[in-house]
Amino acid sequence: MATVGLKPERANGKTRIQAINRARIMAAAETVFAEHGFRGATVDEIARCAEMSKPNLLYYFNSKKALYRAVLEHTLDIWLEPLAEIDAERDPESEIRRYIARKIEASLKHPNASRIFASEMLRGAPVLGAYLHGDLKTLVADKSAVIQNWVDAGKLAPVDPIHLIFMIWATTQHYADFAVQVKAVWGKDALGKQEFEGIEEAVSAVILRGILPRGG
Amino acid sequence: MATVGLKPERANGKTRIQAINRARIMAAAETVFAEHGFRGATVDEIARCAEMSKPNLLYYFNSKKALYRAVLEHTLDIWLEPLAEIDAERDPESEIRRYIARKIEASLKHPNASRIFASEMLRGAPVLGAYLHGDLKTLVADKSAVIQNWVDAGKLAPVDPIHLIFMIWATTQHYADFAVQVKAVWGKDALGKQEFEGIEEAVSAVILRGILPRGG
DNA sequence: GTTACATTTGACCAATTGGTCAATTATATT
DNA sequence: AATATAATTGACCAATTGGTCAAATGTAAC
Repeated sequence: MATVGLKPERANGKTRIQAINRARIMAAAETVFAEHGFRGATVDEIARCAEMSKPNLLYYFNSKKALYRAVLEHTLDIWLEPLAEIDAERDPESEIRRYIARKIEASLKHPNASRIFASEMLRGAPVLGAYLHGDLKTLVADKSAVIQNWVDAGKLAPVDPIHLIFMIWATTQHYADFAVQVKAVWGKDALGKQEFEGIEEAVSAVILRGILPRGG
Repeated sequence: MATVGLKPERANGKTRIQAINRARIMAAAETVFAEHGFRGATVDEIARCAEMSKPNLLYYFNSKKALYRAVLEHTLDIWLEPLAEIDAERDPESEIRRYIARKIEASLKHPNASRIFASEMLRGAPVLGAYLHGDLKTLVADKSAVIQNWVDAGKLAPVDPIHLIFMIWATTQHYADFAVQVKAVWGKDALGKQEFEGIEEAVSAVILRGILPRGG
C-alpha cells in the first residue's frame, strides 16, 4: 500500500507529467481525428492543438497510428457501456427508455467520441474490424436474445431485435455526428442539455410507442 | 434540332471524351472521398482509381476542392429528392412509408453518396453550410408543416415533426454509413436487395407504429 | 548540489502532397 | 492531307507529411 496516495509520482508506472500530457494529447487528438478522420488529421495540428511541439507529442505516442488506436480505445468504452447495462430481469419499457437516455447523454457529453467512431466506420473499420466481429457481435447477440425473450413473452410487439438496436444506435448517434445539420435545420445555435432532453423525449416516445404492445 | 442525336461531339458544350472522363473521375472521387474524407483523400489516389494520370485529372477538374464540390453537388440531388416528394394531399401512412422506402433504396444504391454527405457533416459542413441554412432548412420547415397538419388533423399521434424527420434520416443513413458494423454484427457478408427489403420493413414497422394513431 | 532520469525541442530527413507547364499525342473538321 | 483543337503526360515545384536524433533543459532523489 506504499504507493497509494503517498507519492503521485510514478503512480501506475507513469509520472504526473506523463498523465497530464497524455490526457492533453488525447483530448486534442479526439478533436482533430473527429473532424478530419485518420488520414486527414495531421500530427502537427494535433500537437498545435495540445500546445506542444510535434517531437514532444511523439515522445508520448510513438506514432500517429498508435495515438489513433489509443483514442479509439477510449472511445469504445463510452460507446459500449450503455448497451451492456440492459438488464433482462427488469421490464423492457424502463430498460429501453434508460438505454436511449444513456446513449443520448453520451452523444451530448462526448460528441467527438461519437464522431471518431463514425469516421472509423466510414473508412470500413480498418482498426476496429476485429472488435466488431468479436466482442461487439457477442454483446449484440446477447442483448438481442434478451429483447427476443421480451417479444416472446408478449412484453414487446414483434420486432426484429437487431434492427431495434440499429435504430437506437442510428438515432442517438445522429445528434452528435450530424450536429451541424441538426442545428442548422432546427434553427438552434447550440445543442445543450435542454435540447437533448427534448430529443430524448421525442425519440423515446416514437420508439417505445413503436414496440410496446397496444393493450399494455 | 440539328444537335440531337446527330453529333454526340460538342453536345452540351462538352465532347464525348469529356463526358466519359468526367464521369469516370467523379465515380472514383466518390469512392475515395467517401472512405477518407476531403483532407484524407489524395488526388493521386483518385487519379489511380480512375486509371488516369494526375495532370490529366486536373485537366478536367481544376483542383481537388473543385472536384469535391462537384461530387458533393451530385450527392445532394440524391439526398434531397425523396423528402421533396412527400405529398400533403395524400395520407400520412403511405407517404411516410414511401419516404422511408425511398431513403433506404438510396442508401443501397448510392452508399458512397451517403458517406460523403456524412463526412461533410462530421467536418462541420464547411462546404454545405450555406445549403443547410438555406434550401434544406426551408424544405424541412415546409415538410414539418405538412406533418404537423397531419398531427392536428388526428391522422398522426402527437409527434415533433422535426425529430421524426431526423429519426428517418438517421436510421436510413445508418445502413449505408455504418455498413461494416451492420454486416459484422448482423453476420451478413454483404447488404443486398434482400437485406434492404427486410430493413425497410423493420424500420417502417417501428416508426409507423410509433406515430400512427391507435384507433386507426 | 550532484547524480540519474524524464522531458522538451530545433534541425533535419525522405516521402508525399496539390498543382503547373511545356511538349507530345490523339481526335475532329475541312 | 492539312489544320486546329482536345487530350495526355513526364518532369518538375514548393509545401507539407510522419518521423528521427542529438543536444539541451527540467525534475526528483539522495
